[in-house]
Amino acid sequence: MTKKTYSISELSHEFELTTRSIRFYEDQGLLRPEHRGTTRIYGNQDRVRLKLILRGKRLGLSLAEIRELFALWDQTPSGSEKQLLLMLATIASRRAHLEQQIKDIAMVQQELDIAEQRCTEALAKLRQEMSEGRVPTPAKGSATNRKVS
Amino acid sequence: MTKKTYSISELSHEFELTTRSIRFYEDQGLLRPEHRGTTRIYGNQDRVRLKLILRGKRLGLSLAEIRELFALWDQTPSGSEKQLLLMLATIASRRAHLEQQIKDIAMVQQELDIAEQRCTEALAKLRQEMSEGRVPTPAKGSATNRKVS
DNA sequence: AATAAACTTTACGTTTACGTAAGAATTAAA
DNA sequence: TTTAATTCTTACGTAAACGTAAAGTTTATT
Repeated sequence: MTKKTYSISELSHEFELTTRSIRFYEDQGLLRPEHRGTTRIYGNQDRVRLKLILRGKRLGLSLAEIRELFALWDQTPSGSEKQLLLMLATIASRRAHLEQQIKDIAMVQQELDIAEQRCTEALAKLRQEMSEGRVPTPAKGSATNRKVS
Repeated sequence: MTKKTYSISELSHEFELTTRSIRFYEDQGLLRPEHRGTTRIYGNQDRVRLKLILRGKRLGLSLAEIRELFALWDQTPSGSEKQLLLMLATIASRRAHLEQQIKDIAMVQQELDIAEQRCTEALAKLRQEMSEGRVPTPAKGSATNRKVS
């Protein structure tokens, strides 16, 4: 069984963010810890939420967008037909967004591949020249490295 | 052959952002259009850059981070061995970041799957009840939909 | 009992990424 | 040539997401 409750500093250490941020998320309606007396007590529910918040942020979502996702998630599907259809549309839209991100990532990865290759080759060349006792030759004008007229 | 030059408004229409943003990116050193007389002239190079900027933003990168990626990309690998190794490390780090994002996306997609399923089921149930002339039953307390004490 | 450690609220400050005029200059059209 | 459209610079404004004190409680420790 996982731990039942957490203090704010425990969470801040575990997830490496400030207590300020955690309280701010509560301000924004993303967390609802129990307020026992003067201090906050976070349950597993809250911990999971926090994890989801951070995941959302890594994907570039704003806190407002994350809040919407939570609302989406929280709604036990008990609404009207119109509500449910709207929700399905929202989900589809989110999905499209994620798919765009996947494409973007793939492209950036390609670029990194190329950059890494160029870099590795240059390194190899450099080392070979060194071993031959030559003076390293500066590479000449690549397409993106021209003098700014 | 693609068009050779673009005005700022052409680009702003094509990519659906304001001219303000485009000039701002220049301010931040992300674009370097030609300044002919009083107006800016953007080449294909600039267009590609702009596309990369937007891709980076979709992945949640800040303009500063995008600028670093450009610097990374622009450096013809002609540096010292130390420089090159540092660059490879940076590339590796970027790669790790992207892989984390892929994982994040996969998890969110799973959640969307579940949400969509719940939603679709609820919709089906609703319609069946309607066809039977019954009054729709409100769903009872899910784990995330409890009354806030 | 006094001090430290962790927690609280309140509130002003800061960075990023633009928005939004305002006013001047240039170019195109009527 | 007057008008209209596009572009420019300058500059103040703003929303988001916290940072950073300040000053006061509560709990734990010596």
